[in-house]
Amino acid sequence: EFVQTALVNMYGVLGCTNGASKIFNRIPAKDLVAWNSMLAAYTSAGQMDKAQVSFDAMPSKDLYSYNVMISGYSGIGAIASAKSVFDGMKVRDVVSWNSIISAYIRAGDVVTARELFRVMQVAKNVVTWNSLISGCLQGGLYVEAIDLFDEMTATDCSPDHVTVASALSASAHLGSLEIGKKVHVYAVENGLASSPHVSSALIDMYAKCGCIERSLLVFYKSQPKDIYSWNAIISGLALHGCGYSAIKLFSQMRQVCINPDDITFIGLLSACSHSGLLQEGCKWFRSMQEDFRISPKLEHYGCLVDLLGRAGHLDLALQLINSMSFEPG
RNA sequence: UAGGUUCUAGUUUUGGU
Repeated sequence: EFVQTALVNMYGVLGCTNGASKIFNRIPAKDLVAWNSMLAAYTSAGQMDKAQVSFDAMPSKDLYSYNVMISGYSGIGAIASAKSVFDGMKVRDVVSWNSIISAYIRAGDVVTARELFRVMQVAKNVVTWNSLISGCLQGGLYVEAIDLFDEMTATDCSPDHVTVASALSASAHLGSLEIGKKVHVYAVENGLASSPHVSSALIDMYAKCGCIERSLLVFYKSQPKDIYSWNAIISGLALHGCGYSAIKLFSQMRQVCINPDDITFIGLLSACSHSGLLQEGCKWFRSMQEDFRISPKLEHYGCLVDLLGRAGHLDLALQLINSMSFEPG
C-alpha cells in the first residue's frame, strides 16, 4: 500500500497522471494518503476537472486534501475556485493560509495577499513570509519587501536562504548597496551565504548596485557555480560594459560543461550591444540557433536590434524586425 | 514505533515602457 502510494507520487511528479491513476485504481483498500496522492498528481498536472471529481468522490478528507485543491486552482489561475475551497474549510492550518496567499500573489493581487497575511489566525512560518516577500518583488514593491525582511528578523521565525535571496533581489532592484550589504552580512552571520540561490542573488545584487568587483569576487568564491550564477555574472558584466569579459566567461562556462540557456544569451547579446561588438553579437546570435538549438525570443531580437541600431545599421535592424516569425510584444 | 501525500524561492534586452 505504501509502495503503491509512492508509485502514484512518482508518476505525479513526472506529470504522468495516466500512470498514477492506473496504479491508484489497482490499490485494493485506498486510504486517505493514497487519495491525496492521486489528487496531487492531478493538481500538479493542472488537471483540475479530474482533481475535482476525485475530491468529490473521496470517502473522507483531511487538511492535505483541501490544501492540494487550493494550490491546484491557484496553479491554473482560478482564484475564485481556490477561494471557495479555502472558505469551505472548517479548520485551516498554516499551509492552507500560505496556499491562498500564494494564489492571490500569482493572480497579481498583493493587496489581498497582504490583508490575509495580517489577519491570519495561525502562526506564520518561513513560507508565509517568503510568499508575501516574493509577491512584493513580483509587484515591484521593493521597499516593502525589505521592510518585511526587517520585520521578520525581529520575530522568532528566522529568514532562510529563500528569504535572503529575495531580499537581495529587492536590494538589487533598488540599486541600494547599503541595504544589499546589510542583507549580505545577515546571510554570512546566519550561515546562509553559500546556498546557490543566495550566491547568484549576491552576484546580481553587487553588479546592479554598481560594484562589479565584489560581484566577481562572490562569483569566483561561489561553489558550485550553477547556471543562475553564470547568467548573473554575464549579465552583470554586460551592464558594466565589459563585453569581452562577458564573452570570456561565456567560454569558460562551456569549458566546465554548463549548458547556456536563453537567459545566458540575453546576457551575452546585451554585453555585445553595450560594448558595441557588432560582429561578435551577430556571430553569437547565429551560433545560439545553430549550435545551441535555442530559438530567438523577443529579448534576443531586442538585443540585436539595439546592437544594429547603435552601430548605425537601421536598415538591417528593420530587416531583422520584419524577419521575426512573431509579432513584437 | 505516526510513517508515504499539500504551501514559498535566485539570473532576463530596449539609458526616463
